[in-house]
Amino acid sequence: MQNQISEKLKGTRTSKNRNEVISLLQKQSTPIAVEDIYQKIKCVNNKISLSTVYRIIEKLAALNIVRKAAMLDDSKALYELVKDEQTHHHYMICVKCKKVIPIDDCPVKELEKNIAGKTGFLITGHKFELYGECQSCASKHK
Amino acid sequence: MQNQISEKLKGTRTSKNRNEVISLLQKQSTPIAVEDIYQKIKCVNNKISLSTVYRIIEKLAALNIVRKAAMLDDSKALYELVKDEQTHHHYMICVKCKKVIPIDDCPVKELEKNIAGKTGFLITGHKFELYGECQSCASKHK
DNA sequence: TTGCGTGCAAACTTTTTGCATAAAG
DNA sequence: CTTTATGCAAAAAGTTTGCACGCAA
Repeated sequence: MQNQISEKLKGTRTSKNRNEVISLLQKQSTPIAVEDIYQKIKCVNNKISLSTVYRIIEKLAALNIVRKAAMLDDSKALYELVKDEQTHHHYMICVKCKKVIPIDDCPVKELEKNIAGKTGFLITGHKFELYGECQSCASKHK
Repeated sequence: MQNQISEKLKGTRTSKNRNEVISLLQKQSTPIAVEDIYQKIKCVNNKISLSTVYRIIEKLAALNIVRKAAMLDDSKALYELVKDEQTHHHYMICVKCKKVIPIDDCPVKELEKNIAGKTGFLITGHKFELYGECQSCASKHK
């Protein structure tokens, strides 16, 4: 487990289920739904329950270890690990094939500074997502 | 009703309920939940039903007249009118008082061009939201 | 031993659907 | 007249909660 996470978990009680949730999240490259976390862990440990996963996620969110990631299909909440500023992610979401493509670096920082200066808002986070068609979907109707 | 909207509605069947939903949306400066649309229209027309509002919103979304706006509290979906590129809005959301503050202009366009060039993604839309503390909340703990 | 974590089932909230009727074109 | 929109109630989908028991510290 990453140092950063262990640090945030200091003083909390460990559990097998929680460790499984965290290590699963660390393997994800894009946000994942609670139900999907549940299903994947169930393959290995088939007595875990969905509500337990919800409760674990709720606590990890309170500890700022995971966060909700708002995505195109908002029917289920999607979660991702909170990464440090150098590695946090934004996504391009293809409206045709629903592919989610990470954007390598965060292009928002300068904008933030700019806007913070103008407005006096103390900015602590942001959401930035692009929608459109990925290269392969776009090429199909040319 | 705006020209732009009438244009998109061309060829569809009108209804009192739909008109009420659209004109209510036009009065909103920030995204609104389906339930809230329902409640407000019910004051004027108390036999409208919630499922009707859901169905109207669903159709307006398919016509690209409204869109889901992802916000801080994702338990209910929030909707807003699709504005043309010159007037679409982004928001700063205060995590303390939940105030939603529109950002005057869209600072994302240059970023988009940049990223589209690098990746071949055909960008058709974006979501950009800032979180933090508004001036008055920030000043309280100084 | 004490209190937090867990599984299960039931409750709750938000959204969708089926069906009979009403209204629009 | 034909098709789409509507109201109501019921179902679905996602999430939260109550309770009794188990496990970490």
